[in-house]
Amino acid sequence: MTTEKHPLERFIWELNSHRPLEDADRQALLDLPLRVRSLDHGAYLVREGGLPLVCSVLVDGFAFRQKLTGDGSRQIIALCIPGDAVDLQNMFLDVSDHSVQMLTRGTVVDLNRSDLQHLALSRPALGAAIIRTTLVEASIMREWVVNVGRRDARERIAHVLCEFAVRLEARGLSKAGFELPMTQEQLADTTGLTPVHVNRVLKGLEADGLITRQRRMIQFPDWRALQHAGDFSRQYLHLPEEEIRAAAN
Amino acid sequence: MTTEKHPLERFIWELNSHRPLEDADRQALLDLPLRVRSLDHGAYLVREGGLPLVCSVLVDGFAFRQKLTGDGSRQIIALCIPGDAVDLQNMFLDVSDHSVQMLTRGTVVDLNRSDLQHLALSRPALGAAIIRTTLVEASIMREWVVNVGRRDARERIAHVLCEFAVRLEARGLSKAGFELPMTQEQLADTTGLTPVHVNRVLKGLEADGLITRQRRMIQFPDWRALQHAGDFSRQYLHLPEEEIRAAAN
DNA sequence: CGAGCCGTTGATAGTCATCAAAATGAGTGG
DNA sequence: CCACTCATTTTGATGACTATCAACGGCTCG
Repeated sequence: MTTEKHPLERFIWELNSHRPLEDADRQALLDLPLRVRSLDHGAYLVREGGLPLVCSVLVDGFAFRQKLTGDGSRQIIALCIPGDAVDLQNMFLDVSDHSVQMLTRGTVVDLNRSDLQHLALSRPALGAAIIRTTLVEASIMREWVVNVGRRDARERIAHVLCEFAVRLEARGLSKAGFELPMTQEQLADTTGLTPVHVNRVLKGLEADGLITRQRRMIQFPDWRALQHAGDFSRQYLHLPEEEIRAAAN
Repeated sequence: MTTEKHPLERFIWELNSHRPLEDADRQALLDLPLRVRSLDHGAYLVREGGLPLVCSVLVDGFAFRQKLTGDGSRQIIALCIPGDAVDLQNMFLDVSDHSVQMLTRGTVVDLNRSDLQHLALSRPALGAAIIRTTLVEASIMREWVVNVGRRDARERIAHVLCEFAVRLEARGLSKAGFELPMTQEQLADTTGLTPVHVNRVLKGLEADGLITRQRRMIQFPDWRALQHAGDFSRQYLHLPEEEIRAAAN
């Protein structure tokens, strides 16, 4: 009855949207021992090469997955928004193949890795919901391969903006615009570009009336055109129907 | 007892390497109704936007995952080798977000999607093995994001060659070299380059003694140097220890 | 009010794309 | 068995997109 303000609320809501859960499933999750942590910008949630013992769920704030190349450059591989579980990707593997770091200040809930593993394998609905969640994440990564592999700078950036906007909206976290929680350098690392070029492309998008900016607040005066500029289609996000309706512009 | 030549043998062996299966798990898989198909080069195994009803396992030959952009260019997102299940990525989602196409002639086994789903959710060891398999695929996609996002042409191509070689070797499918089952145009689509540039880079690698080529047969006279040139480390492949030993050069 | 990060701008260079066309090899049919 | 066709590989010339280098301006914060 008090699930309204439970820190896992958004995460459970998300799981439920992928696969309807029974009350018993929900309760099993809510009964798990958990720890709430406040984290600063830059804090590591997962370290590449590490053996994850907890599975963190993002409650507030944003995070990103990243890998480094041999010569030290960085590629951001995914963005995590409130309600995302940050460790599903590593939960069943023994050693983490990438790092996860906070993009902003925020709070996370740590669950026991083995607890969650056990629930996923013993409760079919929960297992299915978790699998679907990880598969959607994988789908997003596929789209990112396309994004950095086959789109030019303008398309890449527009695409990332569209994706972020739609995902936020599907979770009820934004309306027509949002505060982009990253620096242009980080945006460069998600698009495989340099910060300088990101800056120029953003200015171009602004000059063409596809976005407006004031500090890091971004708005989309012409959402259709931006989607087109980013070759964006929400299909790969596998959003449930209701959310598509609700989020539709 | 006759599992020696069962078409699923390699797939089951692969699952088992991710998570030890009991005989009952193995038998449950072997008891599934299945259909064996021979496919030509170019045949579709999955179509983007389609609703997959079967889950195909590659027995012989090679396949690839791809997506198209709005302007018609193609990005190859993953390579499938014998023993890979081609539809695990879509098995729990309702609509496929990418296509899978045969790279060479080959044969596949079709399993019933719902049969496999049911097994995955009802047999914990099997479920865990399948989850781990999909997570390793996701890990490879993350590395590909890095590859096309942050490495130059030479590194990208060397990296793809290394990955392919190691994966083949881990399945006992190659020794020191192998027949690259794709055209330079397809290699371009996996690395986000143009065929012309791929050709030049391959010649460069050959001139530097990192590879030798005769038709599509590729060999690695200096494996260490090639790994270095491709910024390659097998860690992200999550190969089991035994296989690392067996495959170690 | 200084320090530092971030964003912005300009000039130049390089990697890779594009366009075009020839060479090579495989498969086909006469 | 050879001519023919088509896909693929190879080569050359040119140009575009993006990186790199450098420096300055604006905010935020201690």
